[in-house]
Amino acid sequence: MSRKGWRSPKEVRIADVARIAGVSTATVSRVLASPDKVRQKTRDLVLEAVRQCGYTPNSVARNLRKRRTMTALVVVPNLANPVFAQILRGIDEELTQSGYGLVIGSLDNCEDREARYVELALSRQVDGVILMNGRIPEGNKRTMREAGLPMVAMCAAIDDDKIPNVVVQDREASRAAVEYLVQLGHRRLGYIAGPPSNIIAAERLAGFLEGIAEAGLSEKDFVKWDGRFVFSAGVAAAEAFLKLKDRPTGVYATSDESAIGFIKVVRAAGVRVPEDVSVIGFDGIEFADYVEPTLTTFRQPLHDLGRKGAAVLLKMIHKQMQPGDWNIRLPLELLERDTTRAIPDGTRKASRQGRGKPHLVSH
Amino acid sequence: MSRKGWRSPKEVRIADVARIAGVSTATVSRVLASPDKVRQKTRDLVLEAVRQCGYTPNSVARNLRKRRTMTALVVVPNLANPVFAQILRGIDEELTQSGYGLVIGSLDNCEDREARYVELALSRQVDGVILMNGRIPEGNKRTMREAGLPMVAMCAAIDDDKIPNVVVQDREASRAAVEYLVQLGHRRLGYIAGPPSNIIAAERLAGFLEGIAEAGLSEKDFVKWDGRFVFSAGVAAAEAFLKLKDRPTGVYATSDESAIGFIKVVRAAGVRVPEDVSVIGFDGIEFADYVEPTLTTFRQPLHDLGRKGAAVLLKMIHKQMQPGDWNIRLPLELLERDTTRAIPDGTRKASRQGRGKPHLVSH
DNA sequence: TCGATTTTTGTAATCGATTACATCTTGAGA
DNA sequence: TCTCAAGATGTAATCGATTACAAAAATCGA
Repeated sequence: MSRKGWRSPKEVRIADVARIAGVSTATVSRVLASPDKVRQKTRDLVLEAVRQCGYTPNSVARNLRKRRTMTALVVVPNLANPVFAQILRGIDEELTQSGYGLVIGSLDNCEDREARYVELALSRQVDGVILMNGRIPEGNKRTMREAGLPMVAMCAAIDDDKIPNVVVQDREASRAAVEYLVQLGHRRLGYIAGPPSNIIAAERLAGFLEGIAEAGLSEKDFVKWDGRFVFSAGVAAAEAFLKLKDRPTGVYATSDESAIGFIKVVRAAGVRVPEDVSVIGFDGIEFADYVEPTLTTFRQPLHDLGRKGAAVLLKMIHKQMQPGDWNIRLPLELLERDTTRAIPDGTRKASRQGRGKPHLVSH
Repeated sequence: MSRKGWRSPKEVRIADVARIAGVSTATVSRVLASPDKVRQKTRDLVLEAVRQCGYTPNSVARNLRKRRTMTALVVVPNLANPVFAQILRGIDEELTQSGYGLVIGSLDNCEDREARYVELALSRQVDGVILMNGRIPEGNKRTMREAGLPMVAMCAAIDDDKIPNVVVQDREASRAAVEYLVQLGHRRLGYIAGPPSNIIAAERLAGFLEGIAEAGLSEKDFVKWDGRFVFSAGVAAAEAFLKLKDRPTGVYATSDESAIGFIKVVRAAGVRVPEDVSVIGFDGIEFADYVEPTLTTFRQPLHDLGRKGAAVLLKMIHKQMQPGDWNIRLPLELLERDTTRAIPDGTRKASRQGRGKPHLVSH
């Protein structure tokens, strides 16, 4: 019961256990790491000693010796964004399953905080890094790569064949969003963009423009509003929308949040959704199903994305990369809900009416 | 340019730098840690060598030697919950400012994952722990406390005077919520509870019951629905609500998510909010302001809560705790928005009408 | 019972930094 | 120029585990 004469419990070392059990530190270490290499009797002796003084190995020392930390760093732009939160859950799950830990580095939209995380990685505190922010300065990226640090990019296709990519098919889904609206009979579209500097936003814009071209539409047939993937961007877009005389009948918002902001404001101004304007979002966050009317959107396979990303990182760490691992692009799923509908007298090509089964976007 | 003959860049050690600069490792270490103790000329020599071979100190080794990691662990029940996301931002900010890092341990609602995080802490990989989950098994808590690990509880008042508490005034705000509804003339109330096993939920329930008693109401005057702080709990409550013949006119949901779920379902059934039923939430998440109608709620000072919690942990780590630090309870702010209103012919005590200025709940 | 083999255990080097202490320089003042 | 304090640098111990290798003990067959 009493522990007099001992170090404070927080400072029990392997040597203390060894002394109590009457064996060497090597044996204690073995009991804990590979019990089958130690005779039963000795093992029991050691385990009893461990129990008695409440020993937990110091993993800082272990990490130093083993030259690895069993931990990965994930750099995200923003913790408050539910999209990242979901991806993180997937990552966490995959890593945990393999005995790895996770350090989350949130930039909180301050790009300069990145330096700290780069240092964390470079100083060997983690075994690998997953990048989810669109804009890692080239310098940092190169430094880390040269340091031989396993890395995975989950922001957007990075044109660097040393860094594997795990992303969703932003471009394809964007194109499909246009196609979907056009099929419903919409000929005049609105586009709520992401931040111009963001790689993902650029991908989605490219897809949108491809869709426009494929539908035989031109620049005159759509309005584009800049945004930042957030609620307020949708609000701003809606305000611009309301001022137009020739309003779009179909709006594609590149994030659910901005779609929700848009809908809220136009409805407050008496514009009905979907009767007067159809809106389709992007992300598939939970709240998209909570709002009224429920939001039609492309669902990102966030959880899966996270798991795949982490899986690739682990392969990278264990040097088991295979050809197919370098460029993974997951499909999105169209969730047809209540903010979109066909123009009654429109000249629709397809006859998909009302609620259909969600369909998968293929490459 | 060429690096032949060197270790791979990832393995540059302080000894390499020392050799190149022609000094001892001690000097290199000093240049990096306390430059003013080294002569200018030597310093330049060393810095040049550092630059030349791209040296970054191995912080695992440093942590071992210094017996501290400059990192704190935060255990949260769930990353996807925006409430925790906001608190985490506050924590992160405060820690970063003091040069500390942050490891987030998400339980993802699996309590058994906790063991892993306890081990992380016990194995000296972090200097302190912030607990945000309501149900840390006693055993684990005691183990960590006995290990002398600095800890802060941010879930609810833990009746352990060795662990400081940083929480919001759940009970008081709950009481105030009842008071508010009663003042608006509501005499028949609904209560959407949190999970019975959760400490915070228990606090809120206690506050609610206090409020009921203070208003001179009794058990017959309210209906209580169990929930889990989530959207679906609100949905379930609404379904129960709709079946009642004598429906409450004022509903207090102990989380915004459940309030939103409730509103969505009752409106779909033709019940108007706030005309037929007033709803007040709890949390003050962003989405509460995005839904239609905007949700009246008690806003938790999440960011501040996080900062304060981290600040207390840092004091604990640095052994600078002061009497007032052991029990911090932050007030909430009532955000009067569009889901609540006075019963027109009700017998209200106060005459607060429509939108007032948000008012602070004091102890 | 003896030696060979296998199994178990111990010794000591190692991971890569920091830092107390010792030693060597430098420069000011006599 | 010499002395001595202050300043700069080096030496080596240290943090706490793991593990290669050596040594000891157990096991087995003859």
